[in-house]
Amino acid sequence: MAKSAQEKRNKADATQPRKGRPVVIDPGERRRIIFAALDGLFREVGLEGMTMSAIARRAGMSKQTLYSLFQDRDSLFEAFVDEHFAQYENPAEPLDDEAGFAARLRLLFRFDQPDEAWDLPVALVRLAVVEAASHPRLSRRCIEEGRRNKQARIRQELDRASARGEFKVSDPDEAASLLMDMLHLPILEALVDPGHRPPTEAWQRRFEYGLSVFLNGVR
Amino acid sequence: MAKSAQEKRNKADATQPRKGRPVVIDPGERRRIIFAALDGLFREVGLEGMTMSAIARRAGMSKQTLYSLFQDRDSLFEAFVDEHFAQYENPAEPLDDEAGFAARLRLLFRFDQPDEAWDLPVALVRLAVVEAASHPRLSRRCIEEGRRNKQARIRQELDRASARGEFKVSDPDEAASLLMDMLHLPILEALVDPGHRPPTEAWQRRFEYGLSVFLNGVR
DNA sequence: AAATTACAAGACTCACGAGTCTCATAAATA
DNA sequence: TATTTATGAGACTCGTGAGTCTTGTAATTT
Repeated sequence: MAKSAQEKRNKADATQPRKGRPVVIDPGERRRIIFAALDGLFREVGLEGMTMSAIARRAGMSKQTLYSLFQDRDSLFEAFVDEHFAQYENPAEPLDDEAGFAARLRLLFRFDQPDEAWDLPVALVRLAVVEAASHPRLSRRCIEEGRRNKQARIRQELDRASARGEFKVSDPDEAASLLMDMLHLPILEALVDPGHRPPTEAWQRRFEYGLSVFLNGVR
Repeated sequence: MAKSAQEKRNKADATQPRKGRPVVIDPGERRRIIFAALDGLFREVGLEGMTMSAIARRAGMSKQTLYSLFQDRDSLFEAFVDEHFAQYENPAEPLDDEAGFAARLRLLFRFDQPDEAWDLPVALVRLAVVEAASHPRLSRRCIEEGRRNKQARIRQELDRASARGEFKVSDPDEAASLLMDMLHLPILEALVDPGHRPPTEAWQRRFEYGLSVFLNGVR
């Protein structure tokens, strides 16, 4: 692999002024542009149409520039997935502090979010399944990270309910995991039907039913 | 597309003796051989290594012969999936008639089966997800058929439990669907990790926990 | 102006897999 | 035997997408 001028510069003292045309856009900004393009493509054309050419076009830059920021397709997707889950780390919306367990769980499962909010998570799970053989690391990260995050949030809520005296479960981790699956599974259908946005009426019914069975059964 | 001799013969009166080398193997038998090859490949090399050449080689025939039985790759997979679910239709093992609900459910979820029994179902779900965009019909069939079957079996058990006076649920269909997901979800992990066979200890623990929560909560 | 670097546009190479075609050969009939 | 059909082995075509390379041009420094 021949070193590009950009790569050479990265090794040299970057604070020094250099000859030649400067980098117009800040690399960080370009990363953001690329990720936005990925996001948009994920939603609109799905996994299949996401060629490197399409990504570059969508991001308004040439393939070469794209490849100057990411060594190859894998690095790009890996960085994107990292970015995605990093953003999940911070609690984001702090839920309604007055609400009871059930209400807070409804928020947690994003029934308040617009339908499009589901496109990316679903696409990432599809990515994970499709690339399972060729990129096992990335793949597992998509699944496990997503599940771990969700499960941790649910567990928080279980603990909080317990602290407030709403109810108490004996094994909060196992309970959180179970609850997650009870309420989450229709995702399998979304994986197979791109037009399908999870929070349908059927799913909401299921959510409420599952929640009540859980609350009755777990204490 | 030029018509092969075989195709011509199919149109002619098949009972008449014909000239030329006869078909050595019965077409039905060959189908079975091909499906067996598919099955084996699914387990051993996963979805990715399943090229038409590999399938033909594994089935011990030339590509041409393979293509004489199935118009193209899609037809082949479709036929295979049909075959698979057709075999599911008949109840197969009739479970222990004396056992209670929980015990019968354990059988239903195949805790008695050898680990390899999971390879094909998992592969089919992966197939469904991977081909979702290019073969929506096949894809949905894999998912929905599988779920419908399972759910129907669980519902049967719920009805039976109710008839025997074990317990009674108000909405057996919804309950069956919920139960299926509660006990089934670790499949997502199997989708992403080829070596992972679902009935691990963690899953068994989960199964028992979910079952008890359900039984407590649903009545 | 000359040299140097960043970039867009897109042609190009390369690998891979589906589907087709060729050729040699086996097994039947007339 | 001459003809016809089935089959295996594998070469071949063709499309697709990743990654590279070329060319032209803009933006900077010396």
